[in-house]
Amino acid sequence: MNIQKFSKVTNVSSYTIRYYEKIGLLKNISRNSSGHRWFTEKDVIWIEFIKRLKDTGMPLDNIKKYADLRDEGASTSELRMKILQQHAVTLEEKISEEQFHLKKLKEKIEHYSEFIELELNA
Amino acid sequence: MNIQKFSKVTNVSSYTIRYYEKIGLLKNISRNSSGHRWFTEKDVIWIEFIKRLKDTGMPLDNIKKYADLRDEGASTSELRMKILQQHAVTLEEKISEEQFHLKKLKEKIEHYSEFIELELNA
DNA sequence: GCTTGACTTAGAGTTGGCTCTAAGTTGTAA
DNA sequence: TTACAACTTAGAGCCAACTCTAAGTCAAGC
Repeated sequence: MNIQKFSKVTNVSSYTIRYYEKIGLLKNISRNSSGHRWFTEKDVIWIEFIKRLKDTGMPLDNIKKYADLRDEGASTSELRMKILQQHAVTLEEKISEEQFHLKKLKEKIEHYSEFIELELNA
Repeated sequence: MNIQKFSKVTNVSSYTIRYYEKIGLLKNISRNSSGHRWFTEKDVIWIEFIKRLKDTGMPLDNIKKYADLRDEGASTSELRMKILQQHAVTLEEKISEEQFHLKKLKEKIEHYSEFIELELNA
């Protein structure tokens, strides 16, 4: 598929797609006879994974390190697994921190609603 | 307390503290006789709340809106409560999205470990 | 009374992650 | 055979959120 279709399918702007290729997150993207990028299903799967890492707070330069290892082949799979394991731990910590924040927010909302009750009855 | 102490207590750099005052997140910070900022326990509580909103993904200009309402007094408390309620909903959605991402990450890690097992037995 | 160090300000610089522009090429359709 | 739309590139611009610099003020200790 061309960049426009790939952009629609992945919900990533064509600017961002080219940018990701430029910084080395997308590698070995094939070209058609006109020199235009030609994306495959594998590219879709890969960019969806990039989005998952990004959406869980991994900075692009760390994702780049993972991408570089992936490009080196199967010999790096144990190392890549370790990176993901570490990231999963970080993410679990982040989630439980957010759950704590949520609890505190709800307590504050409760205080507000009690205060507003009091105001109405004053 | 002076800015240095406040920075240590809140774990926010003095640059950031002055920046937050400049953009209107911190208001009515008092000054000592030398014209230096003098922070109180109330300022600590307030900046901790700013951090909570920020750490749960609220942009600073939204936090500013909340700060402006807070400065207007009790008449805006219902509106502020609604902002927090909306933010809590957004946060709940974010958390469940992250939990989904985490599940997918763990599946991928599982695939890696199966692959590595196979390699060892090859 | 002078040095030192922590503060003050306005405004410039940095970082991460895009987002856009300008100039050029290519394939298709009128 | 030229007009057009969609692509290409390098590099500039933008936005959020800081982070730092330069120049100046002030209180305390020597």
